[in-house]
Amino acid sequence: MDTQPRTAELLWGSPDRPKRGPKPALSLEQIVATAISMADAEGLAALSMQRLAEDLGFTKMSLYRYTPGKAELTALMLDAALGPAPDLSEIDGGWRAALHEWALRMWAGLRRHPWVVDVAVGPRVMGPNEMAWLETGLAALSGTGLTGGERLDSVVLITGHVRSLAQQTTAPGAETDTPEKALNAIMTGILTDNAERYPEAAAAFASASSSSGQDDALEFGLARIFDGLAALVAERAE
Amino acid sequence: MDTQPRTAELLWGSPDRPKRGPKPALSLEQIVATAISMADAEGLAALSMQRLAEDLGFTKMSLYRYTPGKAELTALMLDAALGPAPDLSEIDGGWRAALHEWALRMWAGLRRHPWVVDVAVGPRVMGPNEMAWLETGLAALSGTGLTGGERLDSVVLITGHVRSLAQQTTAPGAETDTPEKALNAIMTGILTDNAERYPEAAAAFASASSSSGQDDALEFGLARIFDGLAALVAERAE
DNA sequence: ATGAATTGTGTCTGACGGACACAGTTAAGT
DNA sequence: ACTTAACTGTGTCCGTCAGACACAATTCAT
Repeated sequence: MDTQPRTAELLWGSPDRPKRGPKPALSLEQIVATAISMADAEGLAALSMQRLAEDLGFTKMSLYRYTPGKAELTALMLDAALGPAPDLSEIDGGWRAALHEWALRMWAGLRRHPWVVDVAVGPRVMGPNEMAWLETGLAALSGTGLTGGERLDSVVLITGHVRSLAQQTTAPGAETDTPEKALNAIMTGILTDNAERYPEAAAAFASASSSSGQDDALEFGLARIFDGLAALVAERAE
Repeated sequence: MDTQPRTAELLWGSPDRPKRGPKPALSLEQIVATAISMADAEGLAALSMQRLAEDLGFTKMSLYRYTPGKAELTALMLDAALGPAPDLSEIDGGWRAALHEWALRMWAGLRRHPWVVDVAVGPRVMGPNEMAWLETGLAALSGTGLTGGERLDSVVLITGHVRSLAQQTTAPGAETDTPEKALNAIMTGILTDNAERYPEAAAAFASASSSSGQDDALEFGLARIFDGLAALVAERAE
């Protein structure tokens, strides 16, 4: 497809308006903002160029005057939805507290824009905001004795946990009338039918359904990751 | 959509063949196997009912005699591609070695079927194989003093890391002629242009591009997670 | 032998991303 | 002032997608 150079230009290039020709009635920022709110409201699958154009009061093909294609548009949506990276300079408690706050902010953002997880996938051109998030995460680890590669791997590990959890808990299915209620009923039915084959899973499900749930999983994973990182930092400090 | 009951029936139900009518020329297993190899070869996006049917030498609509829709087919593909869970009973070294092997096996499977990560998303009906993988992972932690919820969160944490890394490294883009070569050139160009805004990121990229890469990230994350889990296990053992 | 159930097929629909030509608008160059 | 080139928005068209539906052919139970 070779969509990467155009995406990089849109994300990082300067918006030099041409001089001749009629003034554009739309703006790329406006299109991206409308697309984001539409994806937030109805999911990424419901976002089509046709419906987006109708929402803006224009025809579908007019959008292609602003973006070369849908792929580039979603790349812009991603970076805009991420928003500016948080400022962690005021956080006391060293790298651990800073990265904890960083992870929670990212989690909040992914809850606000669930489709981001589906878009921020695979090798891609990072935008200014995504790069700033990465920068902030890496900077939080600058005081430790970790190498550059280790710091990068650490940030990847944390984002992977946050994003993976967001992907599992906020994926489509929230629009159906009985989203996880019916699913839970089906799964417990299956597990009781096959309790002898999956004793551990049945027990874990039974004990987990009584306790709270997903926020616990987020904090649990972060605590384990930070504990493991702390051990490595302590080892490097010797 | 209400696709969950049908999916559960296909995944867990017994294949009772009706008695009257012509014998089916195809089988669901055959369709699923062909779909898997096609998704392996050309990616999930290239898998359409039309092309799948052509590969099988039948018309598109004939497939709908075997599966109610594409969603149910992908659910079957997922469980079939996961394959049987590994046997960890022979692994020496306690829960840590067992879970390490478990994670590596999962990693290998995701490398073989990269599209699995895109399918195994969100709340869904788990199939027998997926359930067996979960069961095996939970069983590896049975010796520790962790609660059921903690064991579940631990397995979720590990799978999240493995899957997240697989999603980032094996996503589409492998089909283009200059997959990550061009991307890397673009990103380094951007980073050198904005080195003052992202000093940590620029340094980390520079030092990371010289070292090996993704397999390191996998082992790095696993080591940190296991270290963190070991601390919790030790705490519970007191 | 007859009728019901089941399979594979052909045709059709609505939605999708996107190519392309065209008319209208604006500013630069003469 | 006038021409001309560049740019914007629109309408039309294409190929592909998942799926609905009716129909003919096949097979078994009665």
